[in-house]
Amino acid sequence: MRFSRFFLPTLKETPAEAEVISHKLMLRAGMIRKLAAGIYSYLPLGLRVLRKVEAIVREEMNKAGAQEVVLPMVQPAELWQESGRWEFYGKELLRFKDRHARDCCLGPTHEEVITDLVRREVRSYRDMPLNLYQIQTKFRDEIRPRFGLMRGREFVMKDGYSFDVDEKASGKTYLAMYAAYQNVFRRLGLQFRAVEADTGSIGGSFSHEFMVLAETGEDTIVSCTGCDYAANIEKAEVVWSEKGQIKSNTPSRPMEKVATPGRRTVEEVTTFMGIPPQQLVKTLIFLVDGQPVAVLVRGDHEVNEIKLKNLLQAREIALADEALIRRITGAPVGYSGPVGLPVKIVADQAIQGMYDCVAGANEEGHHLVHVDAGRDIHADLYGDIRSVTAGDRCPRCKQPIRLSRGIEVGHIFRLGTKYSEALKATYLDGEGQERYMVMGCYGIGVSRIVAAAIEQGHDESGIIFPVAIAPFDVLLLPVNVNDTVIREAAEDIYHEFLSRGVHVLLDDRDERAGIKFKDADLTGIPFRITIGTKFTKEGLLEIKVRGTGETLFVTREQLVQTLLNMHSERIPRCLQQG
RNA sequence: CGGGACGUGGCUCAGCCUGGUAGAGCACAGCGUUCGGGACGCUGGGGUCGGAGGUUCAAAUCCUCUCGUCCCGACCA
Repeated sequence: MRFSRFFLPTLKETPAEAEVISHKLMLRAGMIRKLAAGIYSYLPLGLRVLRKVEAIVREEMNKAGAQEVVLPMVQPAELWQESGRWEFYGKELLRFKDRHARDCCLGPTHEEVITDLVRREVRSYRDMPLNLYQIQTKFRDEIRPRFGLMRGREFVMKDGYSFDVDEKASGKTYLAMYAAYQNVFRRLGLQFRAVEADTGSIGGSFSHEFMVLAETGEDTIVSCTGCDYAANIEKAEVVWSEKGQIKSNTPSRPMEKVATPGRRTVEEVTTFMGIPPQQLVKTLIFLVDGQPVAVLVRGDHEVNEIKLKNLLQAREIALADEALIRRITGAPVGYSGPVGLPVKIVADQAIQGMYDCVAGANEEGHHLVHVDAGRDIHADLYGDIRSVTAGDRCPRCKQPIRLSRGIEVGHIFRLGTKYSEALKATYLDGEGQERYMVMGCYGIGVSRIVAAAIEQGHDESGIIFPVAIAPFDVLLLPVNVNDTVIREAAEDIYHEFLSRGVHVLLDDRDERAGIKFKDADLTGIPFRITIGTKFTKEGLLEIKVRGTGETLFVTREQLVQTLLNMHSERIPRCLQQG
């Protein structure tokens, strides 16, 4: 490709709308442009990267025995009503009516459609295992799209679905997909980690997320320093033991109400009373499927809403608003306490055995002291409802854990028979028995990977693409196209690369060298070959590696061999074929 | 949806508080010089100041409504 003819509008300045690095750089490097909130056009450079990611995903899926299909993006409401998700999925599902006033939606995911397809075609255990996938634009009407491609409303996703005869076979498929995902992310050249995850609205019994490690990630990952346990914080289990609890063998003193005027937060109250936060019972009022519930955690802990939701098997939970809190507790926010509350009380396991602690008195400006959990707190339910903190231990091996940030780029689920039961997807087994198919589903955020790769690979000057997904392998940079020697050498090299199948971008623009160098750095092409005075005077070409900054000078004759020797996945393969 | 910020040539922003003939830099077009890290000079084109309504002799500026965008929270590949 010739730069002079390439639609690559780079920007010197960052548009005001971009906040995170990948978004800024994708706009500046002319990869994407925004049409509306969370909706972007891919320009040629961005599309080339997207296509390379897709190609790797496709190859690995095919290798793992999955077959590619393309399912409709517009879907009838009936299917979603059948699965129950027409109600459940919420406003993220973009709904509309066609000209006949039939309810439709844009596909945010395709469990319904694929299950419908398979239930019509597959009747026998002989037709399984069956594993189908597609790479397609999805639409989810996110409440708050953000960070450019990181959380768009429209995004490219690989979604795959497997159908097996039983749990055992499904587990095998799951493992095969797990391995395929490892291969995908390894080949993409990303630093990543597979973690145990919550299953969210997709449902099912078991799942792993694939996280690209990056500070800007929206997810927190808990990983063990001793073993290979890793989980999303939404899911990570808390190891609880009686040890380390504040306990005493002496009987409690009676509860007592003390004035704590104006002290509402944990910090304010504990500082005021001169106690550690572990000695406070934090009481939060939640609205669980419309019912108020008091949720207790220790002062130094945070409620994990996902765990709470799962424990209560609730559809929807949210913190209560000020008015409701006042109605239930009789006090403003900051003075809620478990003693005498007329609602269901759910407590974290760490609350058990808390002794001589402090809690809100359900009265403005007052707290209770000498509260003994066993005597004074009558929880309806104890469970693991808090998030792991940095001080916790690994639930597997009890070694210290570590918290880090990640971007979720893949998610695999074991669905069991959730959808096959809802949609009556059955087959006949060897004994002629009708059985439900056992499903799995497997997603990869293709467009998000592009953003994640940039989050992980960039410097002050611009993008540093992994070789595997770079839009071009090589950038040829003739410093001055008005110099005949330089221009002809560039054309010569350009044509050799083209004939060898190397993806090469020739910056044949009649621009100053500085502009070309800046664009070269910005667009992140792994290898830059500069043809300048060093060539006209000494016959030397400069190879610069974008990622490492390493530069070396070679003759025209040495060029191909040198690139061949340089460590990269793609370049050698192309060059060798030539 | 709750909280915050912001909409002024293609981009980055000033002007608004204190109403009085729309500005700068970059980008773009032409000419000249320059030519290995976002050059310089001269000339030129381009904005009904997001939109609607109001106040006023007069609105980018003040008021009301509205649309859009971004950030923080609930959602998720």
